[in-house]
Parts: sequence; C-alpha cells; structure tokens
Amino acid sequence: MRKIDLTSFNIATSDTVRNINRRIILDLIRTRQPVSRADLARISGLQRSTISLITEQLLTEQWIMQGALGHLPRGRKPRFLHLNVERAGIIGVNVRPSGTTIALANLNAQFLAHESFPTDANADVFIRDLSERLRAFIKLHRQIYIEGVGVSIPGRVDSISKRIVFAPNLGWRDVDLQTPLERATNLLVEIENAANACALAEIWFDKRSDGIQDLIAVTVSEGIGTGIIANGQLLRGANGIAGEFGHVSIDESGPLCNCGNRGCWEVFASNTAAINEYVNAAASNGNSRRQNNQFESDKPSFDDILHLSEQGDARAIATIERMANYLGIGLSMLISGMSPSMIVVIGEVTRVWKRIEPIIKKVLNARLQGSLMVTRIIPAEDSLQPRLRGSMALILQNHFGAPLIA
Amino acid sequence: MRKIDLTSFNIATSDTVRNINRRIILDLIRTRQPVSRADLARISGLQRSTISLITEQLLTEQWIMQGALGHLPRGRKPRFLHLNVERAGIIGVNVRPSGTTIALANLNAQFLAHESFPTDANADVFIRDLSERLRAFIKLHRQIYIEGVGVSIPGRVDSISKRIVFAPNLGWRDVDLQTPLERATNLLVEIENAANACALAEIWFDKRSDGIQDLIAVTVSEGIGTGIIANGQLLRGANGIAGEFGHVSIDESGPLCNCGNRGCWEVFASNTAAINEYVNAAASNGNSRRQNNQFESDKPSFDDILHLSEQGDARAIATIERMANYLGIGLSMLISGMSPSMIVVIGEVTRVWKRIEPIIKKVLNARLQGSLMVTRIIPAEDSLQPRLRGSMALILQNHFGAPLIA
DNA sequence: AGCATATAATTCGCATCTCGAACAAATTCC
DNA sequence: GGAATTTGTTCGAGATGCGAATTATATGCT
Repeated sequence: MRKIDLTSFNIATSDTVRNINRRIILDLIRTRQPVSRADLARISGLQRSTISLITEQLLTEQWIMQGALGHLPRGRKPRFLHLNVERAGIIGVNVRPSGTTIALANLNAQFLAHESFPTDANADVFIRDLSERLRAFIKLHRQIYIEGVGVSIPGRVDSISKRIVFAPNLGWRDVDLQTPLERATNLLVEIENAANACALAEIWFDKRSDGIQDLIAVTVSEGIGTGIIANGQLLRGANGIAGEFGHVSIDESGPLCNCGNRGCWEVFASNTAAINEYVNAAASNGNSRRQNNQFESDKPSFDDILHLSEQGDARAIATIERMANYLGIGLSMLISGMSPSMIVVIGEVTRVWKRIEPIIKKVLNARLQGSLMVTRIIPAEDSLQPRLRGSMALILQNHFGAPLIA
Repeated sequence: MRKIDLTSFNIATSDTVRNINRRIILDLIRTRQPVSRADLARISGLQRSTISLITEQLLTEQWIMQGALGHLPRGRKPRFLHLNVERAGIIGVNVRPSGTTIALANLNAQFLAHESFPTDANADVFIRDLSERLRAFIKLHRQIYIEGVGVSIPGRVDSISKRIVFAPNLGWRDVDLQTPLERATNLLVEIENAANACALAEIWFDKRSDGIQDLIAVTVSEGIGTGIIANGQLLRGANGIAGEFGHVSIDESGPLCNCGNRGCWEVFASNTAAINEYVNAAASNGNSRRQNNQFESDKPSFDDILHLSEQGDARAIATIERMANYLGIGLSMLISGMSPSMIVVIGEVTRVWKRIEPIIKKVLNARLQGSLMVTRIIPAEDSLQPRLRGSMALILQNHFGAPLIA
C-alpha cells in the first residue's frame, strides 16, 4: 500500500472515475487488440453499458477504431475495436556519442521513419543541429499529428529541472536540452537517462514483462547503467539521479575508474573494460602490438572482440568470459538488494548471450544459493531499439499510464 | 507515471471518488490535527460542502471527534477535528533473538501497554507461547477494539504466502506465523521483515520524512538489513525478499560470511563484525584474553564496546571508527544506486552517532564527489521502537494509505 | 421458413459523488 | 445594533457507473 504524499496529492472529482476507467480500457485495447466491447466488459469487470459509453468517447476522440466482425459459434458477432495507430505519432531521439537517431513511430511504437547523424561533441552545436533536423523531420511528416518528443541520453538527467546534469561519454555538464527543443518543435519534450528509457521500453512494449511491476534494465556499453522500475514506476530518487550501480565498487583494490573511485562495477564489466582487458592480455602475452595489428586503430573495438570470440579467438573468448563473470557479480548485487522479477540486459554483448548466459547463471547460483533465485535474466534485442522506444514510452505514458490519484 | 498492471487492476465506481477523498482527509486530520473543516477545504482543495459530508461520515464512523473551538481575529470560530485515537488499538509484535515485545498502541501509534518475554529458539514452541500471550494480552485490554496485529521479524518474509522464508539469527526456515496467530487472535495479522518495518515507521510516523517518497532504512544489529521505500511504497521484489544489501560483497577477498560468500557488507559493518574485530585486535595485541576478561562471557557484547568507546578506550574507539568507515562504504552503494532522499540508520550504534557521523560523511564525500550528495543520513531513536511502530503501520496503512486504483 | 437460443450492444431510470451558489450561524469591530 | 468576516450546511446541477430491460444479430433445430 502506498502512503499518500500530503505535500502533493490529487483529490478526486466526478470525472476522476471516468479518467481511471478510460485509461484502463485504452490500455486494454492497446495490449489485447483486436478486442470487442463484450470482451472488455468481461476482462475489466465494468458493465457493458459503461464500456459502450467509454468506447464511444474514445471513438469520437479518434483514439480507437472499429474494425471487422469477429466469429462466434453462435450469437451476434462482436465488432472488434483496435487502437487508431494513425491518430498520432511520437518522435523518439536516441543520443549516443557515436551518433544520434531520430525516429517517428505510431502509437504501437512501430517505426514509420528514422534518420541518423553524427553527434557533435559540443553541446551547443549539437542542440542547434538537432533542433534544425527535428524541424525538418516534422515538416517532412506534417500529415501526421505528433504527440511529443522523447529523448534518451547517456547520462544523468535531473528529474525536476529536466537538465542534463552530467553525461560522461559526451563530456557534457549541466545542459538544458528540453527548453531549446520545445521552442524549436513547439511540442512536448521529455528527456530521460538511457537506462531508464530501456526499462520503460521493457514494461511498455515487451510481452515478457506482462504482469511484472519490478524490473531492472542494465545497459552495457561504454559504461554500465541501471534503470529501475519499482512498483510499476521508474525509480528516480532525489534529483532523479538514481541508477548509478555501475559506479558501485565491487573490488576496493581494483583499478581506478573515471569517477575517482576504485573497482567500480563498470571498470570490470563494461565494453571499455573488455577492450582494455583484451589489449593488456595481448601485451602481457609478449605479442608486440605492432606485429599483431589487425584493427583500424591501435585498439580493437568491442565489436572486433565480439567477432573474434565468435571466430574462436581464445583471447577474445577469455575476455568475454571474464566480462560475463563480472556482469554476474554486479547482477548478484542487484538481485540481493532488490530482488526484481526480471533483469533485462541491453548492449552489444547480448549478441554472444549463449556464451555468457551460463557463466552469469553460474555466478548467480554460487552467490545467491540458487533456491532464492526468482529473478529472470533476459537479453533485450538491440534491433528493437530499446533506447529509442523507451524515449517514446515517456510520451505514451501520459495517455496510457495510471492517473495520479491521492 | 505508473504503468497499469493489466493482470491485476481495480476499476473505479461511483464510491471510488469518496474513498480517495476520504483517505486524503483522514490522513490530513491524522497529521495536522487539530484542524477545522475550513482548513481541510483550503489544504485539500475540496469544496467546504464536500468536506462537511466526508467529515460527517468520519464522525458517525467514530474515526474522528469534534474538539474545542479555535480562535480567529474575526468571524465564526472554527470547530476543531481530531483523530479519535480511542476508536481502535493496534497490537505490534517485535520478535528478536534476545526477546519478543508485544505492545498496544492507539491510532497515533502511542503506546498504551507493552510486555516482553524471552524468544524461544524453537519456532513451534515460540508460536504457541506467543499465541497464548497474545490471547491473554487482548483479554487484558478487552475494553479496546483492536484493529489487527503487526509482527516484525528479523528475516525474510515471503510477501505473497506471508511465510517466514529464513530468519538466520533465529535459525528458523519456512515458518508460517500468520495462520496460527490469526487463528489464536481472530484478528488481521500482518508479518514483515524488520528493516521494512523500520522504513514504514519512518514514513508513517516521523515528521522528518514529510513529503519524502523515497527512503531506505538500514538496520544495524547482528546483521544488516535494508528496507526500501520507492515511490511511497515498500519495495518487496519478487517473492518479497528484496532488501538484502547486507549480503552484497564489498570486498571479494574479505572474510567468509554465514551466507557462503566473502566480504559481505555485514561482515564488516554489523555489531557482530565489531565484536569480532575488537576481540581479534585484543588477541593480536598480545593480551591473553584470560588476563583481560572484564566481560561476562568470553566475548564482549556490542553494548560493552559502545560503553568502552564512550569511556575513551582506544581499541573500542578504533573498532567503532572502522565500523563507521564500512557503514559509509555500504551507504555509498545505496546512494549511488538508488539516490534516496533519506537514509535512516537504526541500531545500537546510533548511540555514538556523534562519533560515527563525521566518518560516514567523509567516506560518502570521497566516494560520491560531494556535489551529488543530496541524501540525508539520519539516525533513528531506538527508544521510539521503530520495529514495533513499523509493524503497527502495516495495519494502519489499510485505513490511511492511498487506495489501490488502476 | 419459423422459432428458440445465444451473444453483442444500447437505452434508461437510479444511486452516488463533487461542485458551486445560496444560506444560516457565529463572532468581531465600529 | 449593524456591517463585515469567517465557518459550516443545504440544495440543485452535472458527471459517472450500475443493472435491468430492450434491441440487434447470428446459429441451429424442427
């Protein structure tokens, strides 16, 4: 049971009831479509008469559409309802150091269009660039009514001021991205940390999380980020900077991290860590790097290491297995502490899931005494663009989420 | 915004509105009493007419009482309303290895009576003993209508089956305490982990947590427990076994823990850890323990160490300072990961808060780069019985918490 | 073809709730 | 004693869900 926040609560009025039921029905249609009014009455427990009134409202507001007739062994055929995916589009923006993607999706979070461009290292230049491209992008699709713009950022976002506090891999500090984008697009703009966005994508768009109210998304890339859904809601913490489990030390005597501490989880289990490990192993193996330089730069990319491991390169395999071991150690911390129903791992490393999963499982079983392990660990398809879709969930939430009550 | 759980939601009916507003008003009266109807209208934003109807209902149901008249510079004097603390009592039970306490409190969580007795090591014997004592306790106060019984347990409680999964310090596994107690008392019985209970006590009864929806309670005793409030609600996790941050390893090469892993937080920062450290330091100091035995048993109690440190004993001070250091390390993990608005520390060690606070602060500042530290760390008065009051909050929640909607 | 049966969807009177204006009650100041 | 002010209640209007009755539509048996 939740405590009422007496410093900020919402009283109920007569239309609160409709608001609640409307959102339930709309979300039911979204997830179970196509579905008939009679079905909705049975699933929801509302009277058929009430369903008729609510669906009538949703129809006139164009949120839903009537479709074909269903087939039944006997009796009048039901008229199917489904989401009017063309009612509105949502723009998602995924900012990463290597490049930025803008995408347009319908209400089912299916992509209609997308484009990518390099991310300028300078925040001001980037903001001007992105604003310009967004304006052009919207103009290009001006036949579609756009609901808002969601942006995912690899860094900490203050949940109140919506400013980017710090994005280490972009080198940005205290950047206001929201205000200029809102001015440029004249649309609702929401900014969120990438790991949080991934967590949102998981509960909003993935069937695997049906009925789950507690999950953690772990993004493994240059660093490690964690997005926590607690009781069906993003855990933001004071100033919205929760989720830095990547900077918890798992070994006090470990190597120094950029954050100033020693032995942070991401120093052992991130892509960057794997690259360093691979290079160090090569050096200590007596191989001059000059002789053995099959990579474009002097260091391999993480993709290179993945490829090598898939081709059976022993050193690459050892590197990946070490990474899996440390991923398991960090995950055991999350499970001990929060025991989520599900942990979703996002990142290039999921490409070799078959190799790393048994290692992660072994570490977890050793550390959590097996019997207590109720958390499902699953990889997220990177091709499904969790960061992008999660940023879209930020906008969709406003229509399909639970209303703020009491 | 919360996602609607489509596998378990609650539709709204016409009386949902009243239910919501009623709970807001009742909780406002609880926390702001004495308060007039006009005040409630101003605070809540509801119309005065609506307040009159709701308070009339609360009056007839005896939840509240009319009190004295207020004083105003001009105009009709307001009639104060306050909680009818005599309407119902709540029984709280605090089970610890050293002893069990039963207490009766009114709706303000003020104690009316209490009694303590030794905790039998055998679960079955204990259950019979507690059942017997509860029956007698209820009979003794039969003039008071009792709302329910809340029990706090130093161990993991399955949030669905309500069974005690494992209580290491009691040596109990898979014990059903709820069913026999409900049978014995014929009352609603709720069971909860001690750290979770402390967290509940903090948000329900402590003014310091006004407006706070994210906090962590850290109980430091034989082991270390963590109770997490996320978005105003207890974080239970799958099977309700969240909160075992005490068993996260902070040093892979540290000493072995009972849980089977190495270097768990509680191996460094619990009372037990301090006792072991003190004894080891004594041994390595060349003092034969036989010569230096000022304690009742062969080991000092944690209380002994606290006393010694207060008297200036160098070894005790060093032990406490080491403990403070490790407390800081664990807290930095919690803050990095969840960034709660507040962390409450519960345990005997808070008696020397003045000594340990600067050390904890120093560790946190070093590890969290100071600027990001928005979490308040506060000690909880052990004399306020947070475990006991928290177990009472379990029952109170049902009347004063937010209703389950959507 | 006609009727019974079954299912879907709508209609309508009723109860509940909040709102907001009007009104009654109580108190102070001039 | 009257004006001003604040508290608290009353009452009609509007919104909502409920549930029974009604209408619409389909299948299958005789």
